[in-house]
Amino acid sequence: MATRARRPERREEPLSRERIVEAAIGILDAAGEGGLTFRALAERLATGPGAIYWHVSGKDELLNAATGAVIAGGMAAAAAGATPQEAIRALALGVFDAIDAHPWIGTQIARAPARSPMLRVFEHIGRQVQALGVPEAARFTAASALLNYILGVGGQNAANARGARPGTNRTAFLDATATAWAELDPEEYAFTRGVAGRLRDHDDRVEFLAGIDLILAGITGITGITGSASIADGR
Amino acid sequence: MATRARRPERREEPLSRERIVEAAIGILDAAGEGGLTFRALAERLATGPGAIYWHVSGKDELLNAATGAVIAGGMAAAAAGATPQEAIRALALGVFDAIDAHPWIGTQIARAPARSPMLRVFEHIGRQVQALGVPEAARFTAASALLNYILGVGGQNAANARGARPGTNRTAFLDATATAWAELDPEEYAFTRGVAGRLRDHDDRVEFLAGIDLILAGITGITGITGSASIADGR
DNA sequence: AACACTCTGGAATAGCGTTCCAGTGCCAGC
DNA sequence: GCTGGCACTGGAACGCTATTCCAGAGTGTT
Repeated sequence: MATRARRPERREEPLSRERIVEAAIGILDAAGEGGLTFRALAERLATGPGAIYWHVSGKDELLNAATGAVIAGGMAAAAAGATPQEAIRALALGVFDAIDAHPWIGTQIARAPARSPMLRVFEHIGRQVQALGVPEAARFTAASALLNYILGVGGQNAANARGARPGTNRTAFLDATATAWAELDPEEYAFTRGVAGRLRDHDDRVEFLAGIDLILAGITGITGITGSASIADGR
Repeated sequence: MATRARRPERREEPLSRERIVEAAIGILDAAGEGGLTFRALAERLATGPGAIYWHVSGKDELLNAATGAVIAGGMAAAAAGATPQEAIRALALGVFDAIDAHPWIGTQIARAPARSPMLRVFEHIGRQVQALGVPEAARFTAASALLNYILGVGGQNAANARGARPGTNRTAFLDATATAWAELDPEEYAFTRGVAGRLRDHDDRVEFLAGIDLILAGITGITGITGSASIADGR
């Protein structure tokens, strides 16, 4: 029976980088960004801070690993669509939902070391942009625009989720902001006041997808199907 | 001479919320997010932490005020354009440049309390969207898409700026990432590798504007000029 | 002249990320 | 079967942080 499948285990489940990241995600989800301390983490894992540092170099790496794990999960959840447009929508929704379920990611994605997980998203978007028939010169711009929009929405959505009290649900929050917007200065915030009502029966995911469609329309309208590739020549 | 223009001043320049925020921005620009401590701030203002707390409720409010001041400055710098498209471009560039000049804003914009300065940006974008002739039902979506894209680019750009060492200039950084991308796994990162070369002669501002134009094309293409308002009826 | 009131800044507190290190238990070589 | 090495542990300690507290200085009003 060869090499007795390695079962030393001085404890039921030995400490490992994977287990630490998993516990960190759990704490982040439950207590938010500020709740993740090495002390809390040590307590949850029934160990001391020193043991954690043996597996993980520091808090930055930990946050980065947690972000990567969640984003990767969100992308995996998105099943590929039939058309490139549908594939992009599914991919975007996967990332959107992942950020929505773990709002602490919102601030992480604007951090330097967190950019490697984003590269995977960029790659997948880029392939679908290519499949869309976008000429080579415009592909980078198109994929970047989509990714940046997704990250922008994710960040803002996460800020909203963190801003609302843990108890209140989404419709109550939207109602509160709609009311707040409606009470803004009529001169200074004429437009915002005007669209405040639209906030009440507002579905974040639908709105998000509408934005994606807007960008997709811009991409195919300018570069694709019609054949006129005005964006391809500079600016 | 009426009410002797209020010159008590027990020190040359009395402490004030404005002066504190100004000093905070100075520290943030010089030393980054981590460099802003109440100790450093107190030293720069030649006072103690207690005095600062009398004018400002805490670090969160301080960061929020600093963000607001910078964003407001960026918007003011953007002169209005002749057409709505040009006005949107100018406004977007103003915000872009403000974030670019103060990279620490990148993480701030994804924070809950920092959303009030963004409301002003949203308002101005919305007005131009309206001027563009977008039907009412689609205005919210259009303005949101633009704002989210701007914030997404800002966040990612700031992450890049913070990631690069303070000394290195932009072209050196782009060169480094282009090389890194070109060395990625050919199977897994086929698209990213393909566009790596495009990174070398890449102007962030031009690229940013190209994305704005893409979204504008989507907005006017779907809702405006042609008259077909497919986006107006749901999804 | 004395009060009230705004404003100051040094000292103190609790909690953070991180480091240090004495120790634990397993495995390889003898 | 012993023993030395080594991966791994976790409690204690360090320097730093945001924040609070408070004794008091300076100024306008009475």
